[in-house]
Amino acid sequence: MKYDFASIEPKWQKIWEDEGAFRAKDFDEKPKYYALVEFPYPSGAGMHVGHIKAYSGLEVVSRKRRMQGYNVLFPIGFDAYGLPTENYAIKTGMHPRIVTDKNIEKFTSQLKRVGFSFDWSRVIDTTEENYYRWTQWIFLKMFHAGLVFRDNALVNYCPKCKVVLSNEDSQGGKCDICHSDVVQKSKTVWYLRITKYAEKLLEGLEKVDYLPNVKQQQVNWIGKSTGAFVNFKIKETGETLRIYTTRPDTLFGVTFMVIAPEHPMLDANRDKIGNIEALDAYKEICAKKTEFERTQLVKEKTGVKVEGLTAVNPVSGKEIPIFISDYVMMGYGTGAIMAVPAHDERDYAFAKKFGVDIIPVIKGGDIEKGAYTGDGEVINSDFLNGLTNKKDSIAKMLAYLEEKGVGKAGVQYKMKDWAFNRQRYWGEPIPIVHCPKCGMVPLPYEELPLRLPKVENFEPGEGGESPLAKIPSFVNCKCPKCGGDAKRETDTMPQWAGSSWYFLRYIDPHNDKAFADAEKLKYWLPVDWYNGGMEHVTRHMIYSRFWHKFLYDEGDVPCDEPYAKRTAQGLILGPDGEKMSKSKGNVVDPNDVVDEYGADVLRTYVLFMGDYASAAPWNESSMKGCKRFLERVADLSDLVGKGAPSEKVEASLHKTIKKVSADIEELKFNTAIAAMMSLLNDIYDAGTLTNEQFSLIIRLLCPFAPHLAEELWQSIGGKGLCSLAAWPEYDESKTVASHIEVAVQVNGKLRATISLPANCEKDEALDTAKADARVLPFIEGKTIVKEIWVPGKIVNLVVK
RNA sequence: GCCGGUGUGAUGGAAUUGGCAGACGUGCUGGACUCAAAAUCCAGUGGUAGCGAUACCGUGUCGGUUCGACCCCGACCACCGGCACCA
Repeated sequence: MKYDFASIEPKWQKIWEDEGAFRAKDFDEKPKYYALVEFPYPSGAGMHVGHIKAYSGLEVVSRKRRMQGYNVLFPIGFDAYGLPTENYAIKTGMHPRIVTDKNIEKFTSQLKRVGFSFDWSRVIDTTEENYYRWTQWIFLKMFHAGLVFRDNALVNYCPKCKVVLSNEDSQGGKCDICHSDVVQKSKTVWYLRITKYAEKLLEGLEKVDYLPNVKQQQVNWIGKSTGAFVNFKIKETGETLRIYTTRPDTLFGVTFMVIAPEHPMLDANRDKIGNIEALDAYKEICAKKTEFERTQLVKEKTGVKVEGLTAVNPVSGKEIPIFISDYVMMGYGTGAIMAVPAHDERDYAFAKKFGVDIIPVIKGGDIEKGAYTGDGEVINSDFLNGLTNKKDSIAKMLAYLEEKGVGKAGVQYKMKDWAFNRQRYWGEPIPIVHCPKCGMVPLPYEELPLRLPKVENFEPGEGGESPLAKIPSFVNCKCPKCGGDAKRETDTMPQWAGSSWYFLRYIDPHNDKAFADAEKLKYWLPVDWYNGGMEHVTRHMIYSRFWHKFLYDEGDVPCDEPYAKRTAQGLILGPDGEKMSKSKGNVVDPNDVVDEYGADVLRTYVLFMGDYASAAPWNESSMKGCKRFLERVADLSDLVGKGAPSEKVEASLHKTIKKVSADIEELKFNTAIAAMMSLLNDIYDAGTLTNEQFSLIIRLLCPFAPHLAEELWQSIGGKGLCSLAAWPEYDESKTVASHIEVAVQVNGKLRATISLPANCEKDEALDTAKADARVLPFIEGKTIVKEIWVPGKIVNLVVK
């Protein structure tokens, strides 16, 4: 058959769409399977081939599952709120709504051209009213549950985007959107209390099937540490200075305290502090430093002694000085530490610079040279002296602290509460009203959605004020509680809000009574397999697991973990081996590839180009191999019925079915396709193929190159759509050959391969091996000291 | 610094997890077809030596375990990803 992709691909895409071939059926009695891929942000540039690779993995899995008789939900949608669209709107004067609609249209047509088997009846758009009303609804639920709060705090602020960023969005001290340096700024902003779920998020990881590195990254991000909170008295005021430490066993070695420059104790005692001006000046310098500068100067410790306040060690009664330094962060622990310079590198560097005492309390180091962080016998520590096990000394110290009421065991997490706001236009409005009498008042649920008003000017105000603040008709409102004049919140939600629950909406996308019907949720959840990018494991994944766990606690979803399994694909790099980007001019447009090679070649190539989980550079000439492969499949029709059926082809076919079936489950598409190519080589060698064999091959190919498969299926008179035909079964007995090739080694070195019956016994194998002409020269005149026989694989003769 | 990962021909990558290293694809070389090119088909293609059968060497480096190591263990080197003054 001539392989005319340009005519067959649109033809089958239309038939699939007309017949609703890939619609998921709620409550169907077939077993359900929910496969999820990360929905795209519809940017103006359109999709690039990286998107195609990201979706092709579970596309193949979904198609295989359908053929295996599952009721498959494989949805797609658009995560359309976000800054790039808004920035584009500012530049061009086009409204973000119009820009978004255009981009979605473009993405949709690109996706359809590739022939993905998405359920197009369930498409969602996070910026649509009947979607974001439920985003707001969940926010209100969180508000009522006490998980939403406002706080004046040091926040990550991007001066270029004029927007407050969450911790997750400013990883590495760079703005996630424009990559400029993030600065610290004091501002009153919205937070979601994700830290309340830190332990649950950590525990939940134990029962899900995530890639090990995905799991590890989340564990690190949550960053649990166990230690103790200890109260130090301030001699002059009688106040308590509370610190967190992981090493309460070194309490006798504390020679000074360090508190964060922003620690509230300073302002509370301005009159008692002798050098408050110097402290203020230091604090100011720190605030101006970018995150980058703060971490660049790691070696050089800075700080100022707090004159007029002295801390008292609760176990030794010793009086010790207090310093402020920016190596202690207000955002972790209590913003104050006990410094043990003998056993902590940072404390040691600080002590050396400021001339503070260094008292060793664990044997093993040399305080002249540096801090000793290893284990050893406890010394200089009163009742702990002589203990050699860290666990024991920590336990003993904790017991003592508890008994005295000056400390107790505690847990800390690196994860911080989620700064949940953007001072921009293109996002979900936060459904809260500020009333002069009643304070913060949530909108009643019935008033949702709180619509995003139309505006002319999307520019954010100087100092990070939302564009919504400039619209009196939006801002001025009545208090839902007392009916008096009030003002609306003008911040919008961050980009990650809509994507935190989108997988739930696919289950019931048109429901206007609830975010999704409870029975439908019960039928479809959890997501059986979720695939996406590594860049989302510490943001989107954590956020959405948090929302889901909250909804579970509220009784709104039937399971506590949303994703049963999570994998990740690797990037497609440009032909130059660099990451694809517009500025480098190395982006490959899938439309161009479809035009020249067809969707089936594109699909096959993105899966064949390398290990699915690793990055691999685009290589057009390598793609030609996939084109040849599909052409050779199309040409198989010429061989059908020619000559006598070949036993070799039959064996090779059944082995291939087995391998392809197994490889798909492990995302090893490259070897699955290689196996099919190999099968083709065998068939062309044999020059013959039966009708039945051809039918199996077509179905085996279908998940990868469905258009060609449908065309061939039709040509052999297959019933219905190939996409819904039965997945090929292999016959185990046919995959086992009657005789096998066995390697013969002498002293571990390969000397020959011999052909043996498949069920050959040890004696027979050894005899055949020893008699082989290629083996004889290596054993003649020597003693065989050991004979190894690995059935079906190898003979190894050890000679002396 | 900490955590995770990777290292294999000219090249993208395979290797049933300790059992024939280099599957499959690309590229390259030679040949067929063609006036010619493209496409297609056939043969070859890790290195060294040899006309040859064959021999020796070969999975980042060095060492170890084993009848046998790309695979396991120890030390080191290089690169990639994540976190990072986290107390």
